[in-house]
Amino acid sequence: MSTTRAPDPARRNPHTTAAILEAALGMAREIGLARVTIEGIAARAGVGKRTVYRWWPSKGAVVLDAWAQQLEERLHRRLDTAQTGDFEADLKLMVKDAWIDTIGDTRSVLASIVAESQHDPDLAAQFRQRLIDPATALVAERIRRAQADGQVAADIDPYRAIELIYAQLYYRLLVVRGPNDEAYVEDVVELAMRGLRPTRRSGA
Amino acid sequence: MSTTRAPDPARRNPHTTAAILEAALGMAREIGLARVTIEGIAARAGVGKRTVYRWWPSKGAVVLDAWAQQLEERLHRRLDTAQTGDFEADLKLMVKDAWIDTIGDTRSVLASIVAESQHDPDLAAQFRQRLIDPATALVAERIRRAQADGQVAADIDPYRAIELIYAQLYYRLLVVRGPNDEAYVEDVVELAMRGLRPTRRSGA
Amino acid sequence: MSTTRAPDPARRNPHTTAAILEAALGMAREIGLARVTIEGIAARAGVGKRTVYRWWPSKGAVVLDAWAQQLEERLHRRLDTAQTGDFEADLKLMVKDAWIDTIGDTRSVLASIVAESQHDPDLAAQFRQRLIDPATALVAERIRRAQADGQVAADIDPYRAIELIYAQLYYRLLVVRGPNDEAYVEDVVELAMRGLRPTRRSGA
Amino acid sequence: MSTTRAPDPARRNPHTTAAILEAALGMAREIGLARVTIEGIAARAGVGKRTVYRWWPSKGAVVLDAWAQQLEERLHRRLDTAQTGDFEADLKLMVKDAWIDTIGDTRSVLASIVAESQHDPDLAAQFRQRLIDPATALVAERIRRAQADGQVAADIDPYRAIELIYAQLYYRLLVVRGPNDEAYVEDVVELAMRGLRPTRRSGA
DNA sequence: CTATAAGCGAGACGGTACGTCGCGTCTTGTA
DNA sequence: TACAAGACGCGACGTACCGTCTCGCTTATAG
Repeated sequence: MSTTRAPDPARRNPHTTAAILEAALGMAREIGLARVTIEGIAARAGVGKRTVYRWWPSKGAVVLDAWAQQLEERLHRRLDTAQTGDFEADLKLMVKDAWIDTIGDTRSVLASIVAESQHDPDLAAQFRQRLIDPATALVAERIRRAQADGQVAADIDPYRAIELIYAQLYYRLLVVRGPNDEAYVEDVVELAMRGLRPTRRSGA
Repeated sequence: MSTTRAPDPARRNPHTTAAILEAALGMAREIGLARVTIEGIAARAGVGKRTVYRWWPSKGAVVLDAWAQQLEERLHRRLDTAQTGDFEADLKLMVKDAWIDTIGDTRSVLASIVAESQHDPDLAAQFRQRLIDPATALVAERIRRAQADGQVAADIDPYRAIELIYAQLYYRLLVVRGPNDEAYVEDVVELAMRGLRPTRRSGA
Repeated sequence: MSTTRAPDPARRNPHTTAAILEAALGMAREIGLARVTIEGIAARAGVGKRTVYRWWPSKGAVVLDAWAQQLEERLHRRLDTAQTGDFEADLKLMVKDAWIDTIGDTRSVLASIVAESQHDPDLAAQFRQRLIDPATALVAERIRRAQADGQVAADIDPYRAIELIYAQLYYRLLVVRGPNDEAYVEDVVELAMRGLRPTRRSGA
Repeated sequence: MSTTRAPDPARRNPHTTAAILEAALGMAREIGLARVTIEGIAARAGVGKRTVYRWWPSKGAVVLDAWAQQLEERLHRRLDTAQTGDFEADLKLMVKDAWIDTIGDTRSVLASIVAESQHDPDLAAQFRQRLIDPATALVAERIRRAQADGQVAADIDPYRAIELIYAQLYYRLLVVRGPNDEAYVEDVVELAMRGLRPTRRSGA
C-alpha cells in the first residue's frame, strides 16, 4: 500500500554504486564532508541525483558507507594476529593498527562523520554499528583475557577501559589540538594502563 | 586602502547585540544549531541580516558567543571555592560544577559547536580559547597543588591528566551513547584517579 | 566544457511558463515595471526564483515576453485588412489599431520597457525585434504601395516616414505631457502627411 | 510643528555641493545612471549619504542637476545669435547647437534621465522644466517669426512643429538604432520642413 | 565672545531584493 | 524498473543599496 515503492537491491547496478562511493569518498577527502553535496557526488560519479537518493538517505550515509568499506579492506590484515602474552604490548599494537594504520590518513573524514552525526541520529547509529562496535568488541575480548591473566584489575568494566583509551584519541581529534600520532597512541595506552593494572599492594 | 572597512565596535548597538545573542541561543536550544540559520536569527531578533554579518563571521560564532556568555554568568559562582584538602573530592566538585551545573542543560549546544568547529578552524580556535583553555587552566592549577601534596604522581603532565578526565566526558557526548550525569562524572574521576595516584611501591 | 549548461527548452513546463508570464504582466500593470521584482513574480506565480532565472535573463525580459505575447494575440485581428484605396485613411486605421486598440491600456508597460532597455542592450534588441520591426515592416509595405499610387512622394524613405509618425507618439509617451489618444493619432498622421505628399506644383 | 526641519540653503556648503554634482555626473557618464547609487556618489564625493539626501530626493535628481548645470554652461554661447533670414537654415543651426554641440557627448545621460523619469514623476517634471521648456520656448519664438514671414504655414501650432522635429531625435535616441549626428539633424529638419511650409496652391 | 544650532563625515541600522546554491521530489526518455 | 538528466518549488546564502538614524566635529551666526 506504500506510495513509494522500496527499490529492489537485486537490480542495483554495481558499477554505479562503486562510482558513487568513490566519488563521495574522494570529495570528502579533498574538500571535506561539510562541503560535499549530493549534487556534487552525482555529477562526479556521472550519475543522476535520483540514483543516489534511491540507495542512501544522506550525504553522510554515502561517505560513511564508502569510508567504512575502505577501512574494512584495510582492516582484516592484522588485528587479531596481535597476540603476544604481554597485554600492554598487544593493546598498543591493536590501537596503533586501528588508529594509525587503518584510519590514518582519513582522520578528517572520521571527524566530519562524527560532526555530522551530531544532528543525524541515523548516521550516528550507523557509525557506531559499523565502526565503534566491532572495534570495541575485539578489544573487549582481549581485555577479558588480560583480566583472567591478572594483567588488568578484575573490577574494571572492559568497556570503560576501552572508553578510557579511545576517548583520549577522539578528544585530540575533535576538541583540542596536539599530535595524534604513533607516539601519542603509546602514551595514551601507558597512561590508561596506570589505572587498569591491579593494585599490587592489595594482595600483600 | 582596504576595500571593506572594519566596523567600529564603539558604534555597536548593545540592544541589537543582546537581541541577536538571545535569538541565536534560543534557536540553537530549540531546533539545534544545524537547523539554525542566520536569516532565522536576524528575523527572530528583529534585525537586518547585514547586522549579524557585520559582527560575526558565521552562525556558529554567534551561538558560541551567546552560549559562552551564558556559561560565564553561571560560572563565577563556585569553581575556585572548591578547595577542601582532599584532591579527589575537589576534583569531583570542580568537574561536576563545570559539566553538570554550568553546561548542564545546554549539552546539545556544546556538541553542535564542536561539530561545527570540525570544518571551521576559526570557530574551533574561539571555542578552545573561550571554553577549553580557562577551564583547563583552573584544574591544572589544582592538580599541581595535588602533586605538591603527594596526592598525584609527580611524573604526570597535568594537561594529560585533564585530558584523561574530559576526554571521557566528551567521548560520551559526541561518540557513544550512555549516561553523562552526576554519577558518571564520579565514575570518570574515580577511574582517572586510579592512574593518577602515586605508585605506592615506589617508596618501598 | 561549459560550466553552466543551457536548459533544455523541450523540458520546459508550460503551466509554469504561463503562470510566470501572467504574474509578470499583472504586476507590471499594477505597480509598474520599476517596482516589479523577480522575487515578486516568482512568489505570485507560485514558482521558485530559479525557474524564472532559468528561462529569462531579467525582469524586463519576462515582462516584454508576456506583454508582446498579449499584443500578438490582440494584433492579428485587423491590421492587414485595413486596405481602402485612400492611403491617409488606411494609415490612420493602421496606426490607431496599433497604438490605441493593441497597445492601448498597456502604454505604461511600453514606456517602462523602453526605459529599462536604455541600460539593457539585450532587452532593447528583443524589444525592437518583437515589436518595432514587425509593425514597421507592415506599414512600410503600405507606404511603398502609396508611392506607386502617387499618394506619397517617391523620394521619401519609407522608414523615415514611419519614424516621422511613430516618433511623435513615443515622444508624447516618454518625454512630454499631452494627450495620446485617438484624436492625437489623427493629428499626428495629418501633420506627417503634409510632408509626405508629392509636391503638387512640381509637375506644373 | 514639523518634526523634520527643512534644511537651510544659506548654510549649504558649496564645495560639498560641487563635489557631489561632479561625482554624480562623472559616475553617470562612466557606468550609466542605472548603476549609479547614492552610496557611490557619496563615497566618491567624500561625503556622508545624509548630505546627499538632505539636498536631493533621488539619484536621478542629483544627476539631472549636475547635467543641466553643465548644459547651461555650454548653452549660452550661441542659440539666440542664430538669426539669419532663412528660417530653415536658422532652424538647423539651433537644433544642431542644442543636440550636437550642447548635449553631444552626454546623450546617454539624457537617455537614462528620460528612462528614470518614467517612474519618477518629480524627476520628469524637473526634466521638462529645466530642459524641454526653455529649449522649446526659444524655438517656438523663432517659428512664430517664420509664420509672420510666411516661411511657415500659419495654421500650424508652433509646439507641434517642435514636437515634429525633436520627436525624431528622441526616437532615435530612445527607441530605434541609427545615426543621430549632424547629417541626421539636417535630414530631420528637412523632412519636417516639407510639412511646415505653406501650401503654395493655397493662394491660387 | 560665547553657545547653540545647523551642516557635515561617517557609518550602524532594519529592510528588500539580488542572483546563486543545494535540497529532495518529480518527470521524461533510454536500455 | 533502474538509470542519466535535469526541471521544479523551496529555503538559505552572503551582498548591495535603500532611506533613516545617531554620533562627534566644525562652523557660523544670534544672544
